[in-house]
Amino acid sequence: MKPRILVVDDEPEIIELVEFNLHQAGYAVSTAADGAAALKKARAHPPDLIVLDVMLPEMDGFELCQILRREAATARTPILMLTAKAAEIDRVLGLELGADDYLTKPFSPRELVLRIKKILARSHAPETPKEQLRFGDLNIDVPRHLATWKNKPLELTATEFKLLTLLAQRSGRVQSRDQLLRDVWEYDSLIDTRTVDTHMRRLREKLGAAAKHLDTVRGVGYRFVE
Amino acid sequence: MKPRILVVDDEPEIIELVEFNLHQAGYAVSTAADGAAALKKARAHPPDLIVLDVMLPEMDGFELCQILRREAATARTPILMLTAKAAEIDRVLGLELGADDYLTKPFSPRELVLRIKKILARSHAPETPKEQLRFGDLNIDVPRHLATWKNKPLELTATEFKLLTLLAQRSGRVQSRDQLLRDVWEYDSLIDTRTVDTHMRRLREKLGAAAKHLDTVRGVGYRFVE
DNA sequence: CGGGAATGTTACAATCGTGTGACAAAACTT
DNA sequence: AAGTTTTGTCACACGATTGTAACATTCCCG
Repeated sequence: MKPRILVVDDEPEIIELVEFNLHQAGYAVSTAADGAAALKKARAHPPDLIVLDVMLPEMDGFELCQILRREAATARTPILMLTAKAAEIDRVLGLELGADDYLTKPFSPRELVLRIKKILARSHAPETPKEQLRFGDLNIDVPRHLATWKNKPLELTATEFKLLTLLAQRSGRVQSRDQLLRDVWEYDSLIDTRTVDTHMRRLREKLGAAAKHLDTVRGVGYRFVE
Repeated sequence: MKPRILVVDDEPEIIELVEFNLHQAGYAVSTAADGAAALKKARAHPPDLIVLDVMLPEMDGFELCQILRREAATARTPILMLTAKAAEIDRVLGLELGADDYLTKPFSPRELVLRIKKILARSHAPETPKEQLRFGDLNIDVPRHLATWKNKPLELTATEFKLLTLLAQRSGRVQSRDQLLRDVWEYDSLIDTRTVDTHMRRLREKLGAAAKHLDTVRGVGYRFVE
């Protein structure tokens, strides 16, 4: 059975070029010219992979990517982004968007096929977040909603706990304020990024000595260190 | 899937010779006898590589090369130039034209195939930015936003880190100041190109011995060497 | 060699990013 | 309904970072 690929782009020539080459390579291809159509198709019949142009009318590729990631049916569908600017790469591949690979336009159709093969080949290891996190004297029990320092419970509010958990689960990796806002406070919140700072401050205050785990990376965001 | 190669030359004997040898080597070949025909074919169905004679009737190879480089569909397609004069080499490979390699006539078909193989291998090298870059004692961890030299962390600012990462990811290839400004400083910032120099200096200072990886290419830009 | 252009260095002012404390709105609790 | 806790915003302070300009040096070409 052929793997099914959904191609989302608003330029007919690109669609045609990609469709032709993917067919040639043995994939079943469906297409969409804008975000809304893509969402509809993806929901109705989730494909095995999505090729997504960043530049789309109305809803852009970034937005669409985030929505797809949030929906159960497509949360794990590999996404290959087409982007014009190299500068966007960080965003595209980061946790914020979670695309699996990217190509900068203009790209060679051959290259595209190779990338797709590679993505489909590697089995997506389902990474389940841990329920119990230990870092020395700091312990976080996610289902119990309880964090302790030297076996003494820390009185954290809901937001603080979520923030700490998220950082700890992604231990080592820097999380931008935007990323944190999206993941801790739901995505559509119109909250100021400085709010994150305030919460980090409160968190640090309550953690006391354990605050050494919380690192500020100037110009980028925050990071949990072990 | 065979890589497709477009051969542009006005001499039928050469065309025939090249076509035969490339077929033999497992490539799909299409041909064009002049610039206009080549452009048409390249636009309609961009090949994976173009072999281009400098001497052509009407539109010469230089001109054609520039046009191909400007058009989205072919801007990244590798170009191998055939030239009669060794003196032209600088122009051919320079930034002005941006060909990927050249051969002086007369050339051996064997040599041609070897060059093509090499170019295609290079262009299909995974361009995906790695999350972890190692060059001897220098280590760059992108998601952690941490660069180390002999396992000791380097205290880089956000911009310095990005600059270093970008150069390292494009290791070996010269990056012009404009390019760096675009990619590190995001889009068309109104920043002076000399600013890049200053940042390179700061970066070198902080890198210490590791600064040997940062090469200045006079008149062009900077390059990361391994 | 010498002149000019490109790059390296240095210093400085402007800006930016973050921590901090205060405050009011919102959400719970009683 | 009053009180308490939680949460988001703001303004200020201060140091780190950054862009630029001015000067020094190096490189390339004849």
